[in-house]
Amino acid sequence: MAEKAIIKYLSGKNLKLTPQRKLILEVFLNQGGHVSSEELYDIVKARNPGIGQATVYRTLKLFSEAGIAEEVRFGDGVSRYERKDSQNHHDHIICEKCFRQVEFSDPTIEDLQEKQARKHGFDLISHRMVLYGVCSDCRE
Amino acid sequence: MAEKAIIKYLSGKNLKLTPQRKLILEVFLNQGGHVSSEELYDIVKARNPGIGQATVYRTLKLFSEAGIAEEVRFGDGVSRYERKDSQNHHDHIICEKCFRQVEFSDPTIEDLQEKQARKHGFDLISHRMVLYGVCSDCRE
DNA sequence: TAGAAAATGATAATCATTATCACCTCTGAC
DNA sequence: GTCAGAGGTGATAATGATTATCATTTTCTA
Ligand SMILES: [Mn+2]
Ligand SMILES: [Mn+2]
Ligand SMILES: [Zn+2]
Ligand SMILES: [Zn+2]
Repeated sequence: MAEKAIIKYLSGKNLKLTPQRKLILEVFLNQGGHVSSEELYDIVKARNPGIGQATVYRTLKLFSEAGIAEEVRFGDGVSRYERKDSQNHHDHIICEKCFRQVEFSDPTIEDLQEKQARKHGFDLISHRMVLYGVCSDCRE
Repeated sequence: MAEKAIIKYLSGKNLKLTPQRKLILEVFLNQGGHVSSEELYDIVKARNPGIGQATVYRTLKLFSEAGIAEEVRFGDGVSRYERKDSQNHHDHIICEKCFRQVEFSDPTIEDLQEKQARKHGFDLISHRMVLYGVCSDCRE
């Protein structure tokens, strides 16, 4: 469970499990989808009005480092976060008209990325891949 | 040639060929690699000190729309541009330690991207793919 | 060559994110 | 219990790349 992973990560680094982090974690996990820091802040604020926006930024970055969240950038200048499931990685396709987005996973592509990296002497750590197109609805 | 492409693009849209655009084009084409707007601005400024930074931003965007430049984002918050060769698309691998970057092209990946898009009802327009890893030098 | 349309350069504005810093909270010696 | 230190928080200022604004200048065409 993600809460366990966070507790483990925090204790391994002498970091603390605070009420703010607990709350942000709970909201983040129940949220699903791709959430920006500001969106999450609005939700969290409703439960704890005293919370600061900087804390949400900091905590989402912390979740990424702990491996339970992944930053996604669709190119609009805003970072979004989604739950990270190391068993089930996926990438995204976005409609340039309506911004609807679809998740997909393609093990063959992942394999080839790995091979390309090795071929050029790199140990692959991660990748970003976003496809941009026009969805069926927007094509008329 | 790229200059021809620009002239064609401009005249087709009632846009004008100015000395600034000519100069920025020449510098951009002779530059090669991945250039940020600011880097290009510094070079251009040496040849024409009166030029404005906003003009460089505007012109690089124009080149992208005209199809002779392509915006590349490596995730450091800066947009870079490189010459676009529609015959020879490529993607990038970046070292997370030294930021050295390598270009590669993999037609099979491109095919599979196209297929994934179609499979989800999208007409694929473009994609961004950047691999992050550690290069041979930085691995020790 | 005149006039409309577009471009330019200086400058201010934007806006997501980060840095700063005074204060708070916890934990573990003593 | 007291204290000290490490880490955390919230308010706020700062950052920095990019874009918007606008008065002025330039281009192009009829
Ligand atoms: Mn997703
Ligand atoms: Mn390149
Ligand atoms: Zn759509
Ligand atoms: Zn390296």
